[in-house]
Amino acid sequence: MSLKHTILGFLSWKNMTGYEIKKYFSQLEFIPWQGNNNQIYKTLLEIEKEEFVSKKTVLQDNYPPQKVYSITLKGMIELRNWVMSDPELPMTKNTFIMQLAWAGSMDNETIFRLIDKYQYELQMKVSLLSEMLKRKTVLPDRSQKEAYIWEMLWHNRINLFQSEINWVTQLRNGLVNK
Amino acid sequence: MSLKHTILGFLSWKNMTGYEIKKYFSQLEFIPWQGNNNQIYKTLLEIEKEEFVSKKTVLQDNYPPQKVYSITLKGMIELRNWVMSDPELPMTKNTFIMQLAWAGSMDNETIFRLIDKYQYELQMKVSLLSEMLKRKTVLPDRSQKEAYIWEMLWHNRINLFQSEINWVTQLRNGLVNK
DNA sequence: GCCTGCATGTAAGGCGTTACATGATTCT
DNA sequence: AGAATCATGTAACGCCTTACATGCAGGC
Repeated sequence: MSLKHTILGFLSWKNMTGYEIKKYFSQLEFIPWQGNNNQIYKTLLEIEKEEFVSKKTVLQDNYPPQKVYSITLKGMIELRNWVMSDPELPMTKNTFIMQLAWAGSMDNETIFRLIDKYQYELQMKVSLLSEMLKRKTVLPDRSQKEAYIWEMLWHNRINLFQSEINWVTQLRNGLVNK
Repeated sequence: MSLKHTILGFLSWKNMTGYEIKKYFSQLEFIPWQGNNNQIYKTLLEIEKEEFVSKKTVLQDNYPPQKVYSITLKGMIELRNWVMSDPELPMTKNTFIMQLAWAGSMDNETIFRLIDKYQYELQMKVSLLSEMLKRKTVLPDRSQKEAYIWEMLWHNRINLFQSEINWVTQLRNGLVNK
């Protein structure tokens, strides 16, 4: 589980409440978790117990009290070790290709309808991601290097969907005379 | 959950035992489930209850009895409907890019070590997948069209990892002067 | 003697999701 | 009047994984 380390990452950037972390999770496409309440608040309690973070309760008027978390030295070391640990290969769950796997006995018209829908969705996603990158809503840029890396994280997503579009185009062309 | 439909897909190809289905799951890289006992045998019971499949117990000497499943007409219709249903976008879980996200404050030597390891693993994967495609161990090819589609399924995986390699190469080059 | 293949299943637990719960304020 | 924002949390459930369990046959 590296959800824990992703949260530590955000807290290494700046102090935050669970609510704020949750917002980042939903805004950043490349995070593989949705960042729902259960995940965030449970994990925060857990890493507090492990002494990777500490919290301060801040009272506000007109709004409910906040629990502001900050990373400890122990947490920084944990994060650093994880960042440098051996990377895993990405895992993809693509149900479309499982649909395709059993579409071989259908007529081309039906298959093309399926393919075109998929391609359209992919195209929409690429447009959306490109928009998000342009706006550069959220990115830690404590240094030129970090800003560059975060830009590349967005490009990673875009490239991935773009290469899927290329593949599906090739697939479609190949099917024409089959 | 489309694990169910993936199993139905295999049974639309030919009659099989749970054990055999399990083998296909582990051999086919593009299936997003591992196909462990719990998944397969539980799902088989479930789709039997739904009357998508029927089973026959076949006794063998020297080996334990087999439960051979075959798809029903109801199951074929269910499969067909699923195949033609609106496709979802692929979901990717890439922990490497989360590691990268918090690597911005490290020196390039450290980052390059991480990147190079990732790139190496990706390269290994591409080689392995290419080998598997060459050998064409498993593929239903009831028609020219189906054989083409299944070849393209392998290419989908290969392309995906290849485009990740391209991205990571670009990333590395961009980091040199940062 | 030990591992692998054949063949079926169960148990336990982790991870992730949706939905529920509260309660004030501010925007439409 | 109703929805959204701020802010925290809990409950229930489903999916998926690892590990456990059995037992015979054949190869090294």
